[in-house]
Amino acid sequence: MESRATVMKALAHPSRLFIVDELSRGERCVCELTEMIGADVSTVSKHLAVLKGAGLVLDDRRGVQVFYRLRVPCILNFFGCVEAVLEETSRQPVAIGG
Amino acid sequence: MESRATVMKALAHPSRLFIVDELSRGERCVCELTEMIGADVSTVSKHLAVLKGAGLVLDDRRGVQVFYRLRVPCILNFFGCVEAVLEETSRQPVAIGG
DNA sequence: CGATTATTTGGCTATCTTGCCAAATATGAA
DNA sequence: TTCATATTTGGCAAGATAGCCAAATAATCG
Repeated sequence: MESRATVMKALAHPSRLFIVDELSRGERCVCELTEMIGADVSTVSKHLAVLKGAGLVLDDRRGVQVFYRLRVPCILNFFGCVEAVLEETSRQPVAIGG
Repeated sequence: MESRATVMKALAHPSRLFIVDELSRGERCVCELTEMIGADVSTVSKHLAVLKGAGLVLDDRRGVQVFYRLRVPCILNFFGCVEAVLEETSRQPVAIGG
């Protein structure tokens, strides 16, 4: 469970979830992601390092830029389920018994 | 992404992943989970509170015991994908470019 | 080489998380 | 009510995370 938690931990941050979602539409360089997220480049770079360390993304330097892309596409299925959880929650906010 | 991250965060801990996995086989009371995990009851109770707060589990008090069960089954699909990520990682430990 | 642009790394502080203990609450039985 | 069992809550110390800035590294162009 330790190593599994590492993977989940990598996804447990709004910016990193945003990155994964964005990469689902194709590879992006650090500068693009940085502009979209609106944080410091170093912050975004560290988020990407976390995702890379968890094995979720791959990087590819082309010239002066580094492009990131998803490594394992099935992560995208998470979003649907998470959405389902959120919908359930807004429908019946953690009722007792069911 | 904020609320999505909350759900992911709830899953970003070994004990909580263990709980989710265990609940996939049926409801369990706090005492059972506590014994399996081997931590203090209060610790396990707080983990369950995190899962409940994220809308992942439901609780049901029956007498002096509280039974927990999964609220949204699709979470179980996460395990397969996480496993795939880990396998990829052990096969090619974050190589450059692909 | 020196300048420029893109990215990563080091370091620091503020904030969040975890886990234990102790105390409080809940339920059922005597 | 009192006792016993199960669970939750409060509080605290240790450790992990996040974000920024500054500095280092990478690569390209003159």
